Amino acid sequence: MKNHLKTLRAEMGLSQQALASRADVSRQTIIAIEKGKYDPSLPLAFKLASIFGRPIEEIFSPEDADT
Amino acid sequence: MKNHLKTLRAEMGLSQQALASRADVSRQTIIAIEKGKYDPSLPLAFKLASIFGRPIEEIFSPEDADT
DNA sequence: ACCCTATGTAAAACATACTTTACACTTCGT
DNA sequence: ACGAAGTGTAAAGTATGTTTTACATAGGGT
Repeated sequence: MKNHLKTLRAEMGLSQQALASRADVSRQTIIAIEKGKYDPSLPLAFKLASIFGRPIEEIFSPEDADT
Repeated sequence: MKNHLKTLRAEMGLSQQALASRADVSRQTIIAIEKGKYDPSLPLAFKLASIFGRPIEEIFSPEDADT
């Protein structure tokens, strides 16, 4: 699963901590997702989508996985 | 998190087992999601979206949660 | 009555997502 | 030179998602 988190975050001028706070998760979670360590849960994906004002599909893409 | 899984599945005339097979998960997983026991992972949400030919946002909605 | 399909429930085990803490490194401002 | 802000890594612990197995019930077909 790929994502544009880092780019979008940069575009909005948010620090990892700032984004984490807005999304109600820890900074570690943001780092892990940006680094591709794991995928966010669906609820978190929705939150991030709403923060960036874009559909989930524009932020994340299956890519790697089988679908 | 609400979802229209059961409805969409019915519309396509798929059994829980058939949908599970297509999505590469167990029938239990489909049941649990339909019954709202828990939310799917993001990768699974993408698979289901692709099976039903609709964006994730049309199948799932945050509703309950805080976002 | 019997079998088969579909749906539901439950519990144990395992995998993934998330938190908290603590530490390292870089860059920028003073 | 110092401190602060931003980013990165790591490990232990908790929470959530998923699998497997096993069993219960209802409806349809023969």
